[in-house]
Amino acid sequence: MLNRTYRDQACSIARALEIVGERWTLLILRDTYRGIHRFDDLQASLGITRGVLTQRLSWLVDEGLLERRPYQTNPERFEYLPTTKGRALSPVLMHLLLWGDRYYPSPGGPPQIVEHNECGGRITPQLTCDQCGQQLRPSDISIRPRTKPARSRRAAARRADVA
Amino acid sequence: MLNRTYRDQACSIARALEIVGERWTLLILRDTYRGIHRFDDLQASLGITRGVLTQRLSWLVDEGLLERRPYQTNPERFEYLPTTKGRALSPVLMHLLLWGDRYYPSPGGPPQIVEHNECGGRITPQLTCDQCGQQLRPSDISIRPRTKPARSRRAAARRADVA
DNA sequence: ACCAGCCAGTTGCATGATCCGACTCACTAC
DNA sequence: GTAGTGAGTCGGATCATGCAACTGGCTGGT
Repeated sequence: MLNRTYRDQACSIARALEIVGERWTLLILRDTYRGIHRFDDLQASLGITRGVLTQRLSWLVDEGLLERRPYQTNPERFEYLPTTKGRALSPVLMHLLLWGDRYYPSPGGPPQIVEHNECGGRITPQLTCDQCGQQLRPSDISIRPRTKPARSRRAAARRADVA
Repeated sequence: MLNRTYRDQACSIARALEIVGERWTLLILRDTYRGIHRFDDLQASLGITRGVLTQRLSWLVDEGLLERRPYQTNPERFEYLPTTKGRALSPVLMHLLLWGDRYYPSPGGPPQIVEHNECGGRITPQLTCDQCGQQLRPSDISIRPRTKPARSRRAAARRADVA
């Protein structure tokens, strides 16, 4: 399963990627968001191998991203539903979708749209500073090791060994 | 390289995942955001195989996410810098980081923080509706095929070519 | 001149993951 | 009893990855 643990990396991104950085995980989640919950439907929709799908599903259930729930007995049949933890990844999907639309546009416009349920408005991902409220571009931001409360940006640049 | 093309999936998420859904891509990008730009530094920081790193870097350069730039001649040596397109993925990283912090917390609190360069404020990625300006939670949002407003599960399963 | 070291790779083999397609098994509907 | 459905399992071939050693320019020290 290539269950790689990015050893030595005390980084939440790395930990998140142990799950998400797997080719099928996000696609499976996407489908469960869209209402595809059953084994054969997922298999057909994704074009994934049955064996790999079995593995991924049970792994995602173990990790608490999906819930495996019987929807009938005799014979027992199951469906897979995203949990809160699983749904918490949807912003990641949104950003990916918007990024894909921007840099790999489909000929006839985006085949899917992301919209606000209530008013039907489109959504654009924004980064906003919690403190000053400014709208930020990616370059206005840095990821820093937390070691010190210091706000010296130079120190952050100088050091990466803690990360 | 596992350069899988999720055939039949006219979906921006799938297209984005052809790049991002690869175990190392996002970690490499993260490091370039943090100021790690050189081959050996990346290799040491990531624990990735040299061969795989070579492959990934040149692929990311081909895809326009990184720029390969000589920083000296004699001997020629190169560094890898994120392009605008590459930086545009940083919100994805932010979300992953926050998701990792929330569901796989480190014992002593998050080892890294995301902050605004200018004022040092923390950043929480948000999804905002372009139309009504409301802050949205994952459940306020849906991803819809653009063609038709509704589809039964069976129809969706039957057809992935629209998706 | 010689050796050590740095940097950015390349090469080769063993291992492990993935794909493909066929098979199972329980049950239902005709 | 024959066909169909849903959720898997199994086996062989292929592909990607990990590991570790090697190359090849160049610098700097002695």
